[in-house]
Amino acid sequence: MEETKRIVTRFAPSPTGKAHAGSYRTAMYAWLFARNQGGKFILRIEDTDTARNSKEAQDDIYEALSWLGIDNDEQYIQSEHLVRHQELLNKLITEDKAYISREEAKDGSGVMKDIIRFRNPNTLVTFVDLIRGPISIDTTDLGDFVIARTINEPLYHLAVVIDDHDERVTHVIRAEEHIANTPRHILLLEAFEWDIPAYAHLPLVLGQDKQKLSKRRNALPMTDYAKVGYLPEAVFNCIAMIGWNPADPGSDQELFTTEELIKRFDFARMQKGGAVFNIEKLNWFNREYIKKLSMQEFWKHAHVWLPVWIENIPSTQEMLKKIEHLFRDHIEKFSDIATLLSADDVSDRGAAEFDYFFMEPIVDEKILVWKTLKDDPDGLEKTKTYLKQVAALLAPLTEETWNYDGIKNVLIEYADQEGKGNVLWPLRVALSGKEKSPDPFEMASILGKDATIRRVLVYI
RNA sequence: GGCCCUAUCGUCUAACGGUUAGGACGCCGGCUUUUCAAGCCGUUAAUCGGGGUCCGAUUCCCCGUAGGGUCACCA
Repeated sequence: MEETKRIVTRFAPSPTGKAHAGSYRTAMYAWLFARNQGGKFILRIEDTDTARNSKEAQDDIYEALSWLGIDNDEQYIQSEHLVRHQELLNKLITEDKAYISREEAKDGSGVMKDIIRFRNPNTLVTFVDLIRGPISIDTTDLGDFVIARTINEPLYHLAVVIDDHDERVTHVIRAEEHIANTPRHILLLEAFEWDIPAYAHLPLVLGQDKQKLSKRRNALPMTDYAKVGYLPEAVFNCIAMIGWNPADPGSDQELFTTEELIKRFDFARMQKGGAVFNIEKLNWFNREYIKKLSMQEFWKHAHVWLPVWIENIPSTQEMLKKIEHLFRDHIEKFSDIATLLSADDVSDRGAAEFDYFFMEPIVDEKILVWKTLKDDPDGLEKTKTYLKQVAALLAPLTEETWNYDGIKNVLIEYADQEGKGNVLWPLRVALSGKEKSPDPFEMASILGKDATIRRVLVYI
């Protein structure tokens, strides 16, 4: 009976620093492929480098994966397999496929120690990459490469091969930088007489500098995107499409749910060359996803970013609801809300764009006059006359008619008559205290009749 | 430098060997508008070079060139 082999993929990060978008795209593809195939996805923390591991980095990996919605079926910590690694290391030595070599330590201490080298058969290794096709590499250049620092300290090349085998990994999906390592792994696999898995080497995710994404040079940790209020669905969608196009041939679709990405996952439509990660595109994706959010979902994300002082202002919640659409228009990530409303420090109030919805604006006659009246010696007086008339026109409006269209209806004729800028600009400035703000009808309808008229009359 | 991989607008990409080489982001411009955004519309912009194969190459092959990756007792 032919048993159908269940697909098994894995993501095997080393916890030596907070991982970036490039690492997580690898995780996405391995996960997407496993889910697409009804297979298994394994998370394995590769912590053989005890000197560089950190608990913080490991937690960061769990956090990012969970945020992105990448769940796993099995989880391993590589260092817990040490006994198994030692056992197989000894087997290789016993079979003379590896040997102990007494050499001076590379750390500069001058100490002599026993390291384990693999007896390289110096063959030409060929494997078929799922993305690139056949790749052949002469392993002679590799020499007798080191597979363990000491008998008790196996190195990556040994550990990864053993763990992948023991965990029944069928598809090794990793970044292009590992192409050069694959011959070593295949040599080891052959020494153990184990099956060779399928390999897919992903094109690199590049920084603006066209170099491989690097945590210390050109990339942010993935968890930073979570921290500043990007939506995980947007990030997933965006990152997954760096180097892969899930759209139907001829289709221009760019927005895909994770379920769609699973359904469409295919190595055949993967790019071979590296691709630059573009934050502008991510921002666009995020805005698109913000647009789709329900009111409840929007505020669930947004409320985290509301400054402390805002809680103390009466009817704040009501006002926030009223200007929700303005937030949606102005932000590309949720932390931008904090900027729009100014920082936590009360002394910053007035500096931020949306402050005028929550406090009286700064009165400033210098910016009150529209540009065409700037040179008119009577410009300010005329402007005040317009404002007085605006207040008079608004006075009769009732609670029912105090809305965008109602306000516009009573003012627009007058504004047209006197010059739109002459009338509408000072009204908007009176309401906002700023040179930039939403339009005057919008402002007035949000602020309400009392506040609107009060703010206008301040100037008269 | 050796080995390996790759090559379409600035960026991400589309185009069973036959298209005016398409879309998105960004940029720029216009509309709208009192302003700034948003929105709508539009413009600019690419097949690295040279040889083949073919009636016909972005597409297949070769050679250059360029870029990237890797050459650890890291992963």
